[in-house]
Amino acid sequence: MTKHTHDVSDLTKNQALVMNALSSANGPLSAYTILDELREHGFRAPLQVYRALDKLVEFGLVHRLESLNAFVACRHPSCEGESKEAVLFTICEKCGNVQELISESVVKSLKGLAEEIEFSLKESVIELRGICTDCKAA
Amino acid sequence: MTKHTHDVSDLTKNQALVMNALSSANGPLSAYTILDELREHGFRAPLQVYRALDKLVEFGLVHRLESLNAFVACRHPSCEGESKEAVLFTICEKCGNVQELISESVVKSLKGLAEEIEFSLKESVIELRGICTDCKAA
DNA sequence: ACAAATATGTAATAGTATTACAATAACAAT
DNA sequence: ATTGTTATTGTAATACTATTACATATTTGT
Repeated sequence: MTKHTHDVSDLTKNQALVMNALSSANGPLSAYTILDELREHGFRAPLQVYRALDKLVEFGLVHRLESLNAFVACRHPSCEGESKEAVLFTICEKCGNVQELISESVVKSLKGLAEEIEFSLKESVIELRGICTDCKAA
Repeated sequence: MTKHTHDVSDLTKNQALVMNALSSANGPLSAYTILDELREHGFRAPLQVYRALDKLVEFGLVHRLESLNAFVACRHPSCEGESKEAVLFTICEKCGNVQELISESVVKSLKGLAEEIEFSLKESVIELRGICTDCKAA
C-alpha cells in the first residue's frame, strides 16, 4: 500500500463490491446480509466478505458496530487516518437508525481520561443506545 | 422483583453460579467459557448461562463487553441503577486486561451531546482499546 | 391449596467469524 | 520476459456466539 488514503479506484474487485453494498444501504448490514446480496455477483463464502470488510475497516471506509455485529459505510469523508479514537454512533433501539458523529468534547474528555490513567488509546468503541428524535416524536 | 438492588442472596441458583464464576475470574469470560466451568455444577446447555447473564446484566451486577463478546463482574458497587450511561472500559490489546471506570467528564460530554442532537440516551457502550500502563512499561 | 409468575432443563437451530489449504493475479527487480 | 514476492481470491470445513421452541419444575402471592 503506497498511499495512505483510499478511494473506490484503489479497491480490489471484492472490496469494491462490498463497499458498494454498504454505501447503497441506508443502514448497517451484517456480513451475511452482504454475502447474500453479493451472491449474484459471484460471492459464495463468508470469507470473501470478511476479508473485504477487514480491509475496508482498516482503510477507514467502513465502521464496525460492535453492539450490532454489523457494518456501515463511513459518512465522514475524513475518517481515514487518526479518527478511530473519535468516531461515535447513536443507535435508535426503536427504528434501528444509526447516526455517525464526531464530538470534539467527547474526544477531548476521552483523551484526557486516557492520559490521566496512562492508557495508550488506539481506538474507541462508542455506541450510544437510545431513542432518536423521530421516534420520540412519533 | 420487589427490590431494586441485588446482592448474592437475591440470586437464583444458576445466577449465583454464573456470578461466582465471573467474580472469581480475573478478567472477562465468554458465555461458553462459563458454561465449561460450570459443567461440574450441572450446567449442560448455553441457555442456562445466557439466561443467568441476562438477569445479571439487567441487575447491573455484570457488564457485557461488546467488542469482546464477553462478560465481566461489575467492580463498581454502585453500578446498579442509572449508570448504564456512564460505565466505560479500557481493554488492553496486548495483555487483555480490562479496567472498569466511570469518568464524570466523559459522562457529561456524552449527555451534552445527546441533548444537543435530541437523542434520548438509554445506555452507552464505551470500550477504549489500546495498551495499558504495564504493557507500555514492558 | 391454587393460580400466576418465574426459573430451569434440553434439544435443535440460527447467526457470526476464523482456520487451513489451494490457486490466481499483480507487481517489482533483475 | 522471466522470476521471485506479495496481495488477492476461491473453497471447504470448522469454531464460536446466541436464540427459538417446548417441556417441566419451583417460587410467590392470594
